[in-house]
Amino acid sequence: MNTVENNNNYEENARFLKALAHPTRLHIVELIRDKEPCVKVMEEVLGVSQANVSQHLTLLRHLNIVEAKRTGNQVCYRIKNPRVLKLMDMLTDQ
Amino acid sequence: MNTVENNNNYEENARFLKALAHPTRLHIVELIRDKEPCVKVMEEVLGVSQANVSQHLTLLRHLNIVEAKRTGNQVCYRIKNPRVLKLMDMLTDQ
DNA sequence: TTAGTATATTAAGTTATTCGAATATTTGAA
DNA sequence: TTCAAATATTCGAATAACTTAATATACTAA
Repeated sequence: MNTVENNNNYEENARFLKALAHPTRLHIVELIRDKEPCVKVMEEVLGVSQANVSQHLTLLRHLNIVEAKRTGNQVCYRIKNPRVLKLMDMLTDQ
Repeated sequence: MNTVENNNNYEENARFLKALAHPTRLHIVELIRDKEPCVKVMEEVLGVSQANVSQHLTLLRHLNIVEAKRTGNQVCYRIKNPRVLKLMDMLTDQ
């Protein structure tokens, strides 16, 4: 492993952590973790605007942390990168 | 657990992740992990300015992630919150 | 088609991060 | 003392992240 590779790892990992370093996005991930909720449901549980939920979801999607699946009218989300589950576990056990 | 408590947890966890969501700070934590390097050494290894290292260290100190110990002229750092080690492990194993 | 529901995108304003430069503080050694 | 080395702090400018509001898109049902 040379310096450049290390550097890239730090940057990639920093991007990953940054994507989750927001209370709403942490909450979203926890919601998605067990079920596969659609945006409308998340909007209600989170208590933030539809646009805001959608923006956070877009960010998580672009980082391959979650993925979307359209079913008719609605779009449901699920975890794509299982690494995020380990992270959530780490945060959970006090 | 009520909504407020949940909210606080998300915010606290988000603050924790945000503190680490920077390539230089991830690198710093990895350096501190094994040894207890002083600022001068970190500055050289990281290849960033002294002021910048110090700024990142201050941030990590304020979040109780690392702690400082002065020895004469120099200040050495070590991990204070062991939780960060779990996080680093999680990032490391591919 | 048209209307309604669900979701996504864009734009604009605000706040937060980041970094470099300059300066201050602390300590040891002469 | 005085100087030099190590570290910390402050300030300002650039950039990034966040939120709200408005609008666009996708789909369903009538």
